[in-house]
Amino acid sequence: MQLHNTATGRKELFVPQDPQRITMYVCGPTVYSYAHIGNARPAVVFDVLARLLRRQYPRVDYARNITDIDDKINAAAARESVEIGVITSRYVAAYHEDLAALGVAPADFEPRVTEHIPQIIAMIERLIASGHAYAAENHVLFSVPSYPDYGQLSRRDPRELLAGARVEVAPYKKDPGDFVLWKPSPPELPGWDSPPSWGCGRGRPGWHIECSAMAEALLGDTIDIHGGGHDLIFPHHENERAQSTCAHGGAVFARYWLHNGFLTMDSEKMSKSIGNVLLVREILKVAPGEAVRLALLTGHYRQPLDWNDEAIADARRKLDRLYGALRDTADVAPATTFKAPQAFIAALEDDINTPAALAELFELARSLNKAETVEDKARLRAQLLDGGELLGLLQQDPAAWFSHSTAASSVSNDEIDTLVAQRAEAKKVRNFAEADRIRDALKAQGILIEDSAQGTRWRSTN
RNA sequence: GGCUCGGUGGCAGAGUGGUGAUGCAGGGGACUGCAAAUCCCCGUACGUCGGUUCAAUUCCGGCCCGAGCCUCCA
Repeated sequence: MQLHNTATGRKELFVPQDPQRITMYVCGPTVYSYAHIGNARPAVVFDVLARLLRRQYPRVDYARNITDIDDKINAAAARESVEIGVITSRYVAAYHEDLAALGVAPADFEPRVTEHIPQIIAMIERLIASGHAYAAENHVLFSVPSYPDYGQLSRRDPRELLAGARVEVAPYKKDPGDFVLWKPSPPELPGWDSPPSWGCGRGRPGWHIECSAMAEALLGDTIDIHGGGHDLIFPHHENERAQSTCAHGGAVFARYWLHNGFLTMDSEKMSKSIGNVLLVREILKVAPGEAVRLALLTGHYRQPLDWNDEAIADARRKLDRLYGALRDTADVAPATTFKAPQAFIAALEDDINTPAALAELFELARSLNKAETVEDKARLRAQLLDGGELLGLLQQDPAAWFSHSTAASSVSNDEIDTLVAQRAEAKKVRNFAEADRIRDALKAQGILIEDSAQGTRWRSTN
């Protein structure tokens, strides 16, 4: 398998540190509100990677964290006058619902910051002891000059960062590039006592140290794959790398860094100031989760992806085609000894090339539509279903896909069946005008009628 | 200003130093009462200017345009 490594800027052969246990860490959400469609992209992309790895290695330990202590969480809790746990548990639940709707399998570990405070404190202690961190004015800061490799991941020169810095440098920083590992919490906000030797009192961890500590706790000093959004390369991942490497005596932190490209809304950056933030749960009201997932896999994960109405409509039509082939051969049981073809696997192994993999799926669908023997159908069905499983698609009953209705439908399935039966009667007596009238009436409700050799069937376009 | 990543046919989107993926849309045909679905066939493409090469959309360089990052951000 080849993976594009941000650290080197090129595709590299993936060689696990221990083939018996693959370790992967992906930065998850800060749970202060509902997930937007941009948040969903890394979850889906790395879900596909996890599925592929699980096929190829006996054990995959995949951790995707939850950041459940943060300024924005505090602010949300203050607005509602509740404990932060009320806020975080609400949005963790919502996150799980959204991911489930998108067919994202649970990660093996979902560590939360508030459950790893001792590990975080211990890591900070080690950084202080080794001269890579220092306490100042109730903060503990990482000393960037103590780590000469700083900036290598994001290809930034620490000295030039200062020129572009758009935030005022706090006076207690020894070096302007130093970043916070621990910061004070006032009494009214959540916090934990820090070791007396720091002289910092009550506080809470900085953002970057959380991921370093949780990755270490669950996956070890050196992990195989670290993933996240492109925007996290700097400063988040650069800082994680600095902390972990220094806390581990120079051991490599992540051997392969993977970053997904950004998602734009109608070619514009998604941001609250523009007001074009689209929540996953809003999209799910008007489109099936599976179509959302396919839309996210339509482009290569490292490319920018533009989200618009046409993108989701396109994904639905693609699924119509794939499920159509499965529906039309539903009488044949898949020959499950057959797995996804090599060309499909090769596409995914080529830096998770989902567009190329999808193209193979469409080739299979065409072959399946043309297949004449039961043997061919059984094999092609199995191959198509297996490829779909790796992408997290095509796992529902085709009939369910075609009868789906995300919006409140004005006609019930029973009513549709009744009308279809009436139309069949009309056709039988060659009353085509009546038959067409019924068909047009259903079409107006978003129900498309299709006559086939096996009888009439219908599907919803809502 | 620095650093990344892009500009492919009507749209989306892979890929490749030389026989032009894939899906949607479009044209023609088969099938159908008519449709739909399905199958067969068919256009239209690689931002721009140079360079390397027998040959470049593919490699190199300049330019133009776009997206992201530069200490909240997937």
